[in-house]
Amino acid sequence: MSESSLAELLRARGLRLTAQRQLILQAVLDLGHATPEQVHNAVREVAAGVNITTIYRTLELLERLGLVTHTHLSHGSPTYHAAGEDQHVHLVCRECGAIDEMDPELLRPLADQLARERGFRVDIGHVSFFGLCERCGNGDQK
Amino acid sequence: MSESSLAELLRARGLRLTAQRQLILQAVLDLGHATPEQVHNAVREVAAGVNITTIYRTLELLERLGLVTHTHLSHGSPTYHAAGEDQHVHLVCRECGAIDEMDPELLRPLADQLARERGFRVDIGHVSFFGLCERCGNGDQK
DNA sequence: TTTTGTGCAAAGATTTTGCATCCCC
DNA sequence: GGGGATGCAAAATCTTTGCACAAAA
Repeated sequence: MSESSLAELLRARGLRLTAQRQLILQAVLDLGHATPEQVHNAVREVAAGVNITTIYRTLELLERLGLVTHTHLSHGSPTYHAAGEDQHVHLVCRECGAIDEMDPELLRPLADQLARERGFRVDIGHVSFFGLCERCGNGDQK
Repeated sequence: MSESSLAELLRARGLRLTAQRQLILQAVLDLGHATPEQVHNAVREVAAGVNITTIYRTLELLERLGLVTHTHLSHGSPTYHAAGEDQHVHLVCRECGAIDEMDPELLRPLADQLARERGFRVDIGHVSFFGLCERCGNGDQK
């Protein structure tokens, strides 16, 4: 689905399909969620010459095309992941950094309420919760 | 409450109360939520010589002391805000960058569910939702 | 006086930009 | 062939670190 839709989305805007763009999209799909640097490393295993600049520019493009989205997980760098069906909410452990996921539909009631009462339309595929995972949360009940 | 508790928390650890630390905490309390740079600007209005390095070091210290926490709002810089009573969830508009707030208690049912079913304890005072605010969301219903 | 804290400058890390060249269409 | 895309290098941010001096206790 994604490779062909990339070509179509690009063509529809007069943009070009390049090897780099295909590789970068594929890397994001494969990695699940990854920082620009992780994408770069993955892409370089296949095509050594690809520059980090191209990673940044292409991730931004793919996001504009709606193929990927990014989230900020606690620390510095943003992480990118495929947009679409497999959306998920990240559960990030403050202690150990583990990243779990949950179904965004659990947010639907709240999202609907916010849309109704405040006019704010939450992007429920772009949410992270911080806290303590099961392992790290034991002991210091609070 | 906070000024005196700062002194106590510092003394309890053998650390020192300085003018900079008081000013930086006060700035965070006043600003609501602010990036290190915004804190720096606020502090400099009172004490011109304070260095940005001290802002970073002190914000980290205040966070360890439990007086402030930080959140990552879409773009780059983290924003710091006072920990404790006045917790709030940020509603960040992807378009215009406006930051609104909502009561974290609205998250309570979901947080309880996650704790029960997955053992993940969400820090509900440390949540940001991204999306479109009322003004920016009009027109492109999707 | 002693030890922690701060300012300054420089180093790091990450991300962006300008420009010449490359190559998709 | 033409205009968008890439690589390279340099710039721009943002954050951290080392060290000498200042200041709290």
